[in-house]
Amino acid sequence: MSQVSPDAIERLLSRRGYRLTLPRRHLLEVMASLGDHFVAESVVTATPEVGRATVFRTLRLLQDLGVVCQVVLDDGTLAYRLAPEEHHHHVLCVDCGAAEDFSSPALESVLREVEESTGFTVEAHRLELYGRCPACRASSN
Amino acid sequence: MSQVSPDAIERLLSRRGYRLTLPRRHLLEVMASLGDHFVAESVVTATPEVGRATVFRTLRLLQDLGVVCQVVLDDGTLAYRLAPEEHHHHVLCVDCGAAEDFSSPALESVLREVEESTGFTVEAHRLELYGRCPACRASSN
DNA sequence: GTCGTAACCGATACCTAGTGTCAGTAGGAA
DNA sequence: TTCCTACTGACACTAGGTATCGGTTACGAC
Repeated sequence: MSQVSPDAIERLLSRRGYRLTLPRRHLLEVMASLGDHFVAESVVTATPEVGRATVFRTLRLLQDLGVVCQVVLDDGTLAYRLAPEEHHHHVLCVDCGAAEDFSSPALESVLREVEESTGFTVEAHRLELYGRCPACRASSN
Repeated sequence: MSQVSPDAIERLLSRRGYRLTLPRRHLLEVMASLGDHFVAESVVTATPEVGRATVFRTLRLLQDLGVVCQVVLDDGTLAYRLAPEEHHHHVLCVDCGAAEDFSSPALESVLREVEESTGFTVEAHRLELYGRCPACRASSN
């Protein structure tokens, strides 16, 4: 479940009939270089040659394609992440900002439990975990 | 786990040393009348006699006191909810907007599972479920 | 009852994050 | 090479929230 490479995304774009433009290439490179997760604003400032609207348009396109996903940080701000297509969640380190993906079969039983107790049918969900990564925990001891 | 009454919140405010001002009373009344959950903007427009800044200040105060909690809607917009102090999550109906609180012991085992597989220690989390309430499911059949 | 004061207020300007519009540009199929 | 249209940047705008600041008011003390 590692990060998708810019190359692979470029191939995906053209396979789906989208144009491979210079701004898009720049954005993909920058996103890959910005680390685990990044906020839209840092992409905007990192690519002064690409217009603000294009950054947000491209982010949305990549989300629709499933190669970028939203990450809600612990303070509520929205970030993005190059990520695998399959459904997954994030654990975020509150110290260094490291992110890791996970998927949890056990979550399914939580959903069934809630469906039974509330009578709702659950069709979608959001789950974000916040904590400390092994490295930060080690360095704080 | 039902909604906290404006009266009870007023008592809590003065018990904690906060003043019981007219704007705060108005806001509490309006929030209680706005139903399951409400966005900040609808509180602002419902209380034209209270300043915009005061609405947001009061919302934050009530969050700090634990009587109002944030709700992330399925489209990502932020709403609020008068809610019990203890830790809980929400199931939201995507049709009518109904909300219900729940707490899930089974979620704990998901967290332990993730801690083991990633090496992170999980200290906090967000979980929101989206689906259909019994009433909406019945009426769509 | 009234006084003093700090908590609180509204008005307003500002900020952050994102969207809509539109004329011009360029990717890439033919 | 040409042509079409998907895509672009510039820019104005919106939504949702915050900072500032001079004026007001809740409320404990007297």
